[in-house]
Amino acid sequence: MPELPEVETTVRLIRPDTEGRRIVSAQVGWLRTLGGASVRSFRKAVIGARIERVWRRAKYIVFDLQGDDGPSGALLVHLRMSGRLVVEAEGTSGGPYARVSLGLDDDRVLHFLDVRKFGRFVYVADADTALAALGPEPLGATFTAVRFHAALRARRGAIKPLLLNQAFLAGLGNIYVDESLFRARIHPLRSANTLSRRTTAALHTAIQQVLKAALVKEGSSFDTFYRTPEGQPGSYQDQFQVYGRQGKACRRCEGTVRRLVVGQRGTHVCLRCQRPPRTS
DNA sequence: AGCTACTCCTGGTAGC
DNA sequence: TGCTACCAGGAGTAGC
Repeated sequence: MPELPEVETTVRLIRPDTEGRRIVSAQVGWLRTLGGASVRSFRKAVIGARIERVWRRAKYIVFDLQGDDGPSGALLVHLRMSGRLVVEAEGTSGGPYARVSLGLDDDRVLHFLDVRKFGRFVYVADADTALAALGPEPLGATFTAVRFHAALRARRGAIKPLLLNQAFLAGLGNIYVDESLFRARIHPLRSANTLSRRTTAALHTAIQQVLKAALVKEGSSFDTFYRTPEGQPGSYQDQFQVYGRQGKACRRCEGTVRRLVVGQRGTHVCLRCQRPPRTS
């Protein structure tokens, strides 16, 4: 499932092929991918625009667009479960899962491939406004252990769903939350406001270490979905401590990794390393 | 307001 | 073997 490391990897690899290119055509294979816009309005907004810059915010890939008369909005791409961006030679269809295809002025095509159709490829007039509700970047300068602790103290719900809340902290998904909580030895059902300053600091460190390590490995690929734009799988799945390892031995103690459901999400823990809270 | 449950989708897989 | 039923899950939304 593309999370921050997978999205960042996608941006880094897609950037050289798309930055500076002009969009010359647009095909839409699945209407809902546009997030409510009509094909007509989408085409009007993007055809003729130049891709000025490609960057990432949370799990969004942002293509800043430049018209002939100055800035003219942005494309926000969210890979969700199974989305991929690839650049191929002109004339390639992208296959049956191509939901949006943009022709570029170098005779290549940017395809948005998405088996499960959860992904979004949306034009917005202003990227900053569209992304304003997102929480801090976990690898950004504003995300400090002190601020993290203050924010957690105001929340009474379980820590795991909170870490998945993109308005609270932007970029984590199910995999890296489970891995981070294991590293910090925190049970996913612990109430956020019960974490001590020390434990919060451990979680802050764990989140950053897990994300940085996954970035080095170009993300995680454990099913048929995530591939880099070059078609390569990531390799961080080899370093998973708990995710998908239910029934297997904990890599730190003599315990066994268990699978729970927390907030409708598959959740992986070692109950010896991550002691359950007394209540619930 | 915060929190939970439900929805969107389809390929893969477990079970019969 | 071939069929059906169920599962995974990010984020938007509805409801309490």
